[in-house]
Amino acid sequence: MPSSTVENYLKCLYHQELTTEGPVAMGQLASAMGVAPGTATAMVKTLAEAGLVHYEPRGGVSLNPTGRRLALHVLRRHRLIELFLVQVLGLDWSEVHDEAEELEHAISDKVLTRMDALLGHPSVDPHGDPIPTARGSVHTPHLASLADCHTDRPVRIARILDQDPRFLRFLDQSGLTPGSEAVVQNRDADADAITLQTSQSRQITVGTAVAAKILVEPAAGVEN
Amino acid sequence: MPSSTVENYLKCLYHQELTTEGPVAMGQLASAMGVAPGTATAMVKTLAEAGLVHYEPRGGVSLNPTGRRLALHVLRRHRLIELFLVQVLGLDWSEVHDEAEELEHAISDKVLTRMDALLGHPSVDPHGDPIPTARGSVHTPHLASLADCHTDRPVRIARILDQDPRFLRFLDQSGLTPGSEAVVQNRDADADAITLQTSQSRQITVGTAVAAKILVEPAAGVEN
DNA sequence: TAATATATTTTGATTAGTCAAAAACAAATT
DNA sequence: AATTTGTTTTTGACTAATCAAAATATATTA
Repeated sequence: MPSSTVENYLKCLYHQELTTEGPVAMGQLASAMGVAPGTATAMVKTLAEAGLVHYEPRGGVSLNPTGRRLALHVLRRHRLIELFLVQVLGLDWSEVHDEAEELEHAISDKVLTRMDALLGHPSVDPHGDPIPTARGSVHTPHLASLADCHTDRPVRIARILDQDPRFLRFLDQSGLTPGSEAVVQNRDADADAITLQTSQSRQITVGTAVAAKILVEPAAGVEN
Repeated sequence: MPSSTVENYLKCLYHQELTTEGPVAMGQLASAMGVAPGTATAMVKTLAEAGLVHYEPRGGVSLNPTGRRLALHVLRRHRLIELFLVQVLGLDWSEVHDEAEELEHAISDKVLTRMDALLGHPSVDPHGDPIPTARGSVHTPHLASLADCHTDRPVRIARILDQDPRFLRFLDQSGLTPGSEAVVQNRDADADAITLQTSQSRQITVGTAVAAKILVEPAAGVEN
């Protein structure tokens, strides 16, 4: 069995690869993992030894098929647990990420299977992140963000690309949770500001950096 | 935060103290933990350093109030998780012990509190073991076993003192699960055998060692 | 192209938990 | 009282994961 540490490195590499073309640099991995550079190098060698990544000294590291499969399995556990904590135990979506971070290493496949069934084989977690299948595939539909979607058309919040509890509570307060609708009224590039109208008819203005973390899809019944 | 290892040693010490008068010997602790004697000595020193046990070289080890409180907290987590796995996720009572053994170290107090509420603040786990309260008290009613209870009087299975999946499945097959009723018909000291009648009118004969692991209480509505 | 800056890898240490085997102690037996 | 037996402690070594700081390689800039 891979240690929690190994699982965390693989998960981290998976995330980094999503936003990086080509192999992941050691410095990037180290800072994403919050460890010293030398630690990352040492661990990556171990992962390469274990046949989970491809490592080229000074050329970066990338998951190989085995490593990717394992990373996706960890991600599946993580996201199913998050949804379970919200749906079954009634925790707030802003706090489940950190809980899941621990539980994802402790839960067996048997328990996971039961949770999946109880939740009705869900496809996304409380943040709208897609849940990998048991076989290790994820499909991540391409979604626009509030920073680049059409204006003056109703959209539905589909996914939030940030797990920070503070930020998620802010979205809660603002009525910008996955599933809720909104309309982008105005984009002001100079002010770096995006103004939107929520489904509760509230007007909210956010910066581009925040808007870019809120992914949307066309609201139901609207042709885009 | 105490490591899983520390939690396991404390839990183990708690169990050992229940069946030992005076301090626990190193050899006993070592074999209960499945480690070499020297490992137990080293760990016990660490626990003493951390203010969790009282350790007298060559005189054994005992939990102090702090250590006992922590041990009971771990036990509470363990037993609530077991019940949760059975009641909410539908796992079999024979397999939840091992699952809980992992999860007990990963679950937060917040999640535990939710589970406790969802289960209706239960007082026993699926094996009939009492669940310590959040404040750290357990009350363990004195129960007779099938090896020493009255004969020819209906009793209800209250608690099973063994977590071995194989044994638990055997009990399941025999209709001797907590909550079910039985009557001891005969005890044959020479044959080391105890014969009983289950509530499904099946006749079962078990050895004394097994009978001693099955604790009972007077069946409802019967004066004992 | 030489000098400087930046990233990566090595090296030497540290901590938690473990084992095997040697040493020390205590108890029981002769 | 001396020896044997059994338990406990010590010692030396190992693994996984980490850091700090030195050494090295690669880029960038002048």
